[in-house]
Amino acid sequence: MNHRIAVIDFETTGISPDQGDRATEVAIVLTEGDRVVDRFHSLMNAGVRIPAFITQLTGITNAMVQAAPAAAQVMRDAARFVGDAPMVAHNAAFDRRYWRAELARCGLPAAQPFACTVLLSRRLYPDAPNHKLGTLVDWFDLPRTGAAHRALADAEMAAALLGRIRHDLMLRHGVTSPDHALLCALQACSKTALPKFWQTRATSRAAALASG
DNA sequence: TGCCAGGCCCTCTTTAGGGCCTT
Repeated sequence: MNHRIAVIDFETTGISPDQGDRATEVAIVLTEGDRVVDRFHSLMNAGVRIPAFITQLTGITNAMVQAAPAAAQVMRDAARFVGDAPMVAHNAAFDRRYWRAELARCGLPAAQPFACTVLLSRRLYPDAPNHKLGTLVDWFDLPRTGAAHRALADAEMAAALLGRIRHDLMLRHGVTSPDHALLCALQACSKTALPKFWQTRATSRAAALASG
């Protein structure tokens, strides 16, 4: 049985929700094993202006978000879409902060554990030129599914990178179970980056493998 | 207009500092 994992990416007005920055777009790619089984994507109107350099970076304009659904509605839908699936993001510390901040504005909990493909790739691919998402996608010749710095394209690329990590862990460990390979990958994270949820799953899965 | 953060990792470290990564 494969775990469902929600790979998320936010586009935002800046880098710090504590300083008033808000999300402008969210995309979530739901994976099961090697397959993408569902997608969620929406621009969102948080009622704030987008700095010019952000528009230059992402292509997301004030007019685009003004025509989008209210941020609260989008986040309620996103939370319903994710459910209790564990989440993965490229530089998860960033997306986790926005996930928690935007859901908190709606009065909703954000209990999902997060794992980080930056931390994983730093451990697994020390020879990579750097660990930016676009660099790793090019380095591994993974497909670019759209414009970089748009939420859906970045979430799809992060999901593809996660698939590559899973693949490499399977080869390195000689284990045919995708679950086990993924758990090994997550264990490659530092202890502080490895949520309790995964430690529990890893322990039970390892015990099941050991018992044959 | 220009500025802002946080978590992780590495090392010339641990009583710290700097780089990376995200927008």
